Amino acid sequence: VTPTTYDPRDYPPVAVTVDLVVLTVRDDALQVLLVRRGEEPFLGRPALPGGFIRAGEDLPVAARRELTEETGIRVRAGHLEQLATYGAPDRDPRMRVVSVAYLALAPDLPAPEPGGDAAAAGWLPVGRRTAGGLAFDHDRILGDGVERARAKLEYTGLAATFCPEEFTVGELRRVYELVWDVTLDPRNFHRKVTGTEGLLEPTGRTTTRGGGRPAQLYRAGTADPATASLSPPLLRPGR
Amino acid sequence: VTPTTYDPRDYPPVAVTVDLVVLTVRDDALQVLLVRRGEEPFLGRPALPGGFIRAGEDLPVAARRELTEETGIRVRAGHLEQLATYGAPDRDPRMRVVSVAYLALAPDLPAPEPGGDAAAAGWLPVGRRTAGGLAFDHDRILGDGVERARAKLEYTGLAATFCPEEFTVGELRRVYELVWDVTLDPRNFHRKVTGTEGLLEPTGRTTTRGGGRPAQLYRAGTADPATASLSPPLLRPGR
DNA sequence: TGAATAGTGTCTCTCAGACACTATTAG
DNA sequence: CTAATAGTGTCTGAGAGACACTATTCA
Repeated sequence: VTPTTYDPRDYPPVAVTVDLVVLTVRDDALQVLLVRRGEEPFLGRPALPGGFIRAGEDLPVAARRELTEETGIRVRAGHLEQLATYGAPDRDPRMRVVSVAYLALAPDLPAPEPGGDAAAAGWLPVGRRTAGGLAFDHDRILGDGVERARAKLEYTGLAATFCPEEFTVGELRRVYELVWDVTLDPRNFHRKVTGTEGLLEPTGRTTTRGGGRPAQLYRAGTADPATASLSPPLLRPGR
Repeated sequence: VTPTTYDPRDYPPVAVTVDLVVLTVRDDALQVLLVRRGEEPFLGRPALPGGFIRAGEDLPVAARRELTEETGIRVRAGHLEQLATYGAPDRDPRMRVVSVAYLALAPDLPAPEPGGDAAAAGWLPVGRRTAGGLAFDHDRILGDGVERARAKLEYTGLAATFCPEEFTVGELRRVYELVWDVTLDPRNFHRKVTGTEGLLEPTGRTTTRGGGRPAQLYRAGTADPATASLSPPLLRPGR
């Protein structure tokens, strides 16, 4: 046993943070949850929610805690997965900070409640990003998160995590169209998703919200939406 | 500016390491590069190569350095990508260690030269893992790395990074068969890979290594093998 | 010569994309 | 009625899987 090998003073001081890319579909647009920084550096600039991990705290636990502290939001029904880790030596101007980014997908949620280090919190459509950009390297993290979400819709049932508990095929299609920024043929989409085993579970009920002929209501299927459940995948047009 | 916010003493001591899952195809098997630990904890146990990052050192740079220090191997022609980050509070018995894992794919390389913290280094077929298992949570990291590699062969040209600079279609097919542990129809495989634009670049030369009729030699295509280049993907049978 | 691998052609079945058509609601 | 959305059927073309067949080498 050579404890000195592990003496933290032998190694350069490093802080570990978690940052979150929280995506939802709101007001017919893909939106991301941002906070306004209440501290230096980048005081007043928009940023992804996040913060330092605590002693003995696992990474996904820290991610959920920071999200709730800074925005009041909990990803109960949603989906949380690790995105990537960003550790460029100069990404934070004060000290070495390695940030583990998480991606969360959630249905439309109540308005966020700013708290902690956040001066404000709110949703911003992903397509309409502010000119100044986000603090730190959060523009890149957000871009990676959006691309991951787009890719995952192709071969998983994760699109349903953007929908309320019960939803119609048309609502699910709208999610795909907004996230991918395409238009999909309603008939072919209907045939594909209703024909995929384990993806959707009919409730027997119908709804006429959205107008027109009553639509069947579905729940997300039993298959784990995080792992592959669309095989062959539902491909984005024009790629 | 509030520098005290960033005083490292305000935050629990955390060390950041990089660990590597280095995969190659050797002796007709998918093999992983392992070291034998020369220090506590897990003294004498096999482990993935890796170690602490240095001040001012970017994460992929640290990964390459640790690989070279512990095994003498450089992933020149190969491929290096971030895999995931492992930060469970008790994953290292001495202190909080957050490890950023990298996945490297490389053609058959010279025998490793142990160095640094490694008492020994060598290749082990992935299918024939030791009963005791690897140090720390490296079994799980290795499993995640192998699964990532398997998935990436489906929709990228990364299989070619396991091959020498010039290779035949049969050699490329053998890579798929070994990584996926399946058998593929040689004729259909040939049609698929030679018919995919930008995947393979003919050299004009032929070879008779492997016996039989001379085979065309190819180089990896111009398309970035890390991003999608097989569309539609080459699917693993029976999934 | 036979065994081995390389490479081409052909058939069938599945499925994505395009789109005609019917069904059921609101206004 | 019209407008809107839901849902079904039908055709076509691309491509995967199965496999017959030819080509070219080594032993």
